[in-house]
Amino acid sequence: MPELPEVETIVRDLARLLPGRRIRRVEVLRPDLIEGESAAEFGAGLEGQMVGEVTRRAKNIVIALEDERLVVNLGMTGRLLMAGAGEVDEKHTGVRFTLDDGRQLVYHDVRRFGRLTRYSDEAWRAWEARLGVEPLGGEFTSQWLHEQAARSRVAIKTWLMDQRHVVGVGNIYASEALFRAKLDPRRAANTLTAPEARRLHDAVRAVLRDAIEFRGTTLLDYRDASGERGGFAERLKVYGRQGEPCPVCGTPIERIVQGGRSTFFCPRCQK
DNA sequence: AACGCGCCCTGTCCGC
DNA sequence: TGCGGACAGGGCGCGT
Repeated sequence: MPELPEVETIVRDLARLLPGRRIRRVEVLRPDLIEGESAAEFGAGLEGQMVGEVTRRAKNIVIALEDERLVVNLGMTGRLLMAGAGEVDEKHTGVRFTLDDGRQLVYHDVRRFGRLTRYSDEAWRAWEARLGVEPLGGEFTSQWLHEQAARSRVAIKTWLMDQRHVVGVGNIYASEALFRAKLDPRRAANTLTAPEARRLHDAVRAVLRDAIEFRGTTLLDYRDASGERGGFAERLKVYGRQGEPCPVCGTPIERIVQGGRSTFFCPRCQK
């Protein structure tokens, strides 16, 4: 569910609420969500620790602790909620953190594709190094995009979603960015010209920034830390809109499958 | 090495 | 009303 804008929205909210708080108690109700250690070790390792900065790397929520990090990946249906914020179906509560002020932070996940992992600083650096560049950061330039895409023959939509290249772009925003850039999602990555790479670069940043401004896209499951839905779904131009007229030219939007995932595009506007 | 595919899991919706 | 199949925002591991 959550791509960069959704994770960024949650992180910004939690960054105002968590730093300085101490974790008093950890209850793991779904041990399969914990990566790399037992639920008991996970809980014991976290209890008593003070929370530092809350940041985002790719689609991960990174919660700094005293000498390590708690990294939360939401998978498809994960939510990280301040308890009391909206009803939560207790059946799918995976982990409950009780803080020293009595408030609770709840990890909730219907499909349980999400993962919670404790990392030492060194382990985190090593893991994080395998991720690609941040699309809203300075390393992501149109020239970089052109050069890197030139090394791959996969479809540009599939290339965009590969987190080893650029992080944070998932199935929704890949379709949306390619529509804004007027590029056919089936084009091989290495066929992009420099002007096309620039259009795609600008489109990726624009769509992510717009989506952050509207607090992300809720199709079904996504909620922010307060349990609220994002506001960007109605502003999607092509995602989920097969058969509807292209907002630019009126041609019906098409749906195809690439790498097992749905892609939506305008067959007339996107070349 | 790069690439495509199946799988992890639960829920919902659609056609028969 | 029930049932099977397709599909859903992610990411990993496998085989080729």
